[in-house]
Amino acid sequence: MEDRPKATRNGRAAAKAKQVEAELIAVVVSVNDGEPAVLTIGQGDCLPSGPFALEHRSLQSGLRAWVEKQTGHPLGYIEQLYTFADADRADGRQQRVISISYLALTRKEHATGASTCAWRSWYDYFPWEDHRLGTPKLIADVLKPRLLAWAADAKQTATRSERRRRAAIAFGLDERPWNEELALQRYELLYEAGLVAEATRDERSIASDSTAGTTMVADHRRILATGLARLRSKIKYRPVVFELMPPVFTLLQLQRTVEALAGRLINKPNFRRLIEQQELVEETGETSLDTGGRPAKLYQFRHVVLDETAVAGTKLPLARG
Amino acid sequence: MEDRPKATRNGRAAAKAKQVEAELIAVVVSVNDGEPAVLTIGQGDCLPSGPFALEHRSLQSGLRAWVEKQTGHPLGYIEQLYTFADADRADGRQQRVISISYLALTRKEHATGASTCAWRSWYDYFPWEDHRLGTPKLIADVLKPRLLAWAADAKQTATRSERRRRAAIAFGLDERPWNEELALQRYELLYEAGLVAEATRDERSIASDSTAGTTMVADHRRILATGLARLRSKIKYRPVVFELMPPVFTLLQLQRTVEALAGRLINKPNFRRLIEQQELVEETGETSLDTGGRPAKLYQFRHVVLDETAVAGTKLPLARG
DNA sequence: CCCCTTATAGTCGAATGGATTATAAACGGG
DNA sequence: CCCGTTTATAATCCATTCGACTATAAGGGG
Repeated sequence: MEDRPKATRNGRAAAKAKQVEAELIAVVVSVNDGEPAVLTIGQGDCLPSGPFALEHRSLQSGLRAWVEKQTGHPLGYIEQLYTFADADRADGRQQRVISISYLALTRKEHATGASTCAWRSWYDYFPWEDHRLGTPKLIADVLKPRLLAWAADAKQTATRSERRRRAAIAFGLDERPWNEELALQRYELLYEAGLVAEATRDERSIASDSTAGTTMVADHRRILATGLARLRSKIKYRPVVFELMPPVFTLLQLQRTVEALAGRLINKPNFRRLIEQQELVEETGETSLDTGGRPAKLYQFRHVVLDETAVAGTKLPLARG
Repeated sequence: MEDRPKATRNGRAAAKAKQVEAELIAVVVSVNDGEPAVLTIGQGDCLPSGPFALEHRSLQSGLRAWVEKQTGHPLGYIEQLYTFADADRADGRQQRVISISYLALTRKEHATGASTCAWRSWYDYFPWEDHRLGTPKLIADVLKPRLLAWAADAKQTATRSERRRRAAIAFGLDERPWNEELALQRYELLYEAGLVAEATRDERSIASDSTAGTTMVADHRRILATGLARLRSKIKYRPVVFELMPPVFTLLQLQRTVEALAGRLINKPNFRRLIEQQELVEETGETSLDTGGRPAKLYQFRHVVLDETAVAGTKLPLARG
């Protein structure tokens, strides 16, 4: 290890020996007819990704290049999710791989090209996350008993109650409220408990029959869970939903999209009030007739508000405004 | 570029040619007597950092190792901030450096050792961010006129009004409210406008006399601004302040710490009500006599609430609870 | 004992947010 | 053409929150 700050400051000291590989990986999201989808390649078990190379001007442009090359899909809005490192155990000599993950919001419009890519529903991978039609039976029938068994499996009493409490908070057991933002914690809990195939695969464990949801390669499903959690949290304080909407839409379509992301149903009048008082949209003057009932007004997003970052309201009890 | 998903999926195809260097860099924060401080090395112009190497078990442990080695300070709470890449123009052949930045919250307790490290006030680097004693004169006297001049400098009319609007939102000009969370946008705006020395240094520009705040090497001040913004946002919905507090404290000390971070004064009765109704603290039974007036009750953080992640209240108008 | 300082408790009204009800406008079948 | 069905849109009620302010308590010092 280098000891002197001067030498380590720009890290050129022993650069050659400390090289790593950087991989860019994308969670590309769209919502179609109230169903949230993620862009996958391979057999639907893989997120678009590729190494960060010299020809990329930036991390973002590298990511865009890889996704467009692998799926034919150009990206609009993207934001960084998380960076993590894993010791790569694949080849003989040790090699570090750093994965820089991004969340992208888009619409399923462009032809997916001839590639091996496909839009898959989020809830194929996380069937316990969709509460729009009530709490999935999977939770009470499979996950809850297995989580409790996993908790009971712990050696120490403290660990047992700790595990039970974590499971109860994450999955809303024991009359606790369901919190849709805890998607990542839930996946990690299921991983720890060996209830997703990735865990049993990584550990070469046994219970590969009792796993929930479609598996993905490496830690791609964990990255997907990270994107899901981030998006569910972000729609509450930033107008990012509109990245997923067509240029013109009805308020019910907007509501269905938010519901698809949150995995929960929303109170209709209150949702409309919320949207209107924030002045996020404006009427186009047109109406949509294919609603089945009274025609709905069509709206479009007011792009002006994107700049008014001041929407982030304070939560501190400040003194004299 | 690699074309086939199969080959690019784990990126081993041409790994040797795509190696980069990964650097870990830390924004270590503490608050002492109402003054927020950041741990620096060198001449106070450098954040602790070092390359991510094979002996590090994870990114986090690598960061802890570097900070402890360079400053003698062990870290408690840390969270990832952002990852960015810059083409390194320092040496002849092109080489990519990826910087993975972290935010660490701690207390200034441990001896700083014999190292060249020092605690410096945040507001040395961002003098326009401290609004506890009112809006700093710097803004009206220096920044506002120079920002307006920069806006007027633009060729196109649209760009001019765009720049004026950005400046007004970021700095609360024209009767707009001050938003302490926009610390990063403000720094980036000043950089664009050439009002921080880093910009004129990078561009070899001229106006190096009219710069604001203490400079740091490379993009360290930008990283510091990222940490400041993240922390100012996070204290509003997660009980992270307590990482900066001693085990036992009065409610006014707690308030002063939050005020130091936010750079704004807080309404005292309402702050107390907020803390109490969230049940974040409990009385120790002791009182502090060195308040100057009536003795204050001493409190301690209720560590239980750390697990109750459910504090993240919903903002969506959900249907039938 | 008065006065200064700080701590702590309580109040009042505006605004917010959840739940519910009422009215409007299309369609289709008798 | 009426009428029930469906969905859109508007309005209301009420509990809770939140900002601003006032009042009381308890120490120290002259």
